[in-house]
Amino acid sequence: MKKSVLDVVKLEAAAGKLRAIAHPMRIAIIDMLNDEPKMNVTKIYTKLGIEQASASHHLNILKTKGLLVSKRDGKKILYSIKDAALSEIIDCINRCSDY
Amino acid sequence: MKKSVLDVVKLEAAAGKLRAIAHPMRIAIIDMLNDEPKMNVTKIYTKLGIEQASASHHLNILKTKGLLVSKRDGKKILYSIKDAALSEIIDCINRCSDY
DNA sequence: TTAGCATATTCAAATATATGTATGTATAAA
DNA sequence: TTTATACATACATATATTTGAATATGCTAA
Repeated sequence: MKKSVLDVVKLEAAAGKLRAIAHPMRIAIIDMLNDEPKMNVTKIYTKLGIEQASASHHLNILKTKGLLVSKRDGKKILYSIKDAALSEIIDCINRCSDY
Repeated sequence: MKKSVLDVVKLEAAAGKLRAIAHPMRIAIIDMLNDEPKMNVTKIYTKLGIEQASASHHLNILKTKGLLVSKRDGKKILYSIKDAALSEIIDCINRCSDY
């Protein structure tokens, strides 16, 4: 059974995830959540120095693509990384730049 | 020496690379080059069923971001993956989707 | 209830990216 | 040289993404 060169569905899925990560602010968010596993929106946009709406938007993208999860805690919403491997991907990319 | 949360230069570099990969056609190109390490432009755009100019554009993006290298061979230009780890990133992303 | 905080959503403008057509450039062969 | 082939580049258009401002929603406490 020959493996097709082009599996469009998988390609789209992979591209979608990569595109979700491929933004300085979103990498920064992942980076921060890697250091501090649970953060609310206010803390995130404050630390990054961006608008609340902008942070919310980026968080939504990351969540929609399955890279983050959120959980309400009273008035706040805590975001965290869904899969630890994600930060490894960032590391991996960075390591690749050393070649 | 406290490690800063935000290293803008590194973030941009990482995002740039991810963005370069984050496109179905470019993932397809990497995928193909993973199977067949040296391919010329004609072979690539023919297999993908896209315009020559479009392929050239995507190849240039991948090359500019340091993900591919090219080498002239007579009239043809052979492209290949610069760093084998790249295909691992794709695999990694795909594996993450299983969670 | 109402007030106020935390977050999400909507919208419009700015910016970036993708695609096709046309054209330019390099190489090889005749 | 010319001619054909292989690839790159320029440009215009279409499409997608990002951003901030304004507004809406959900929650808690009083």
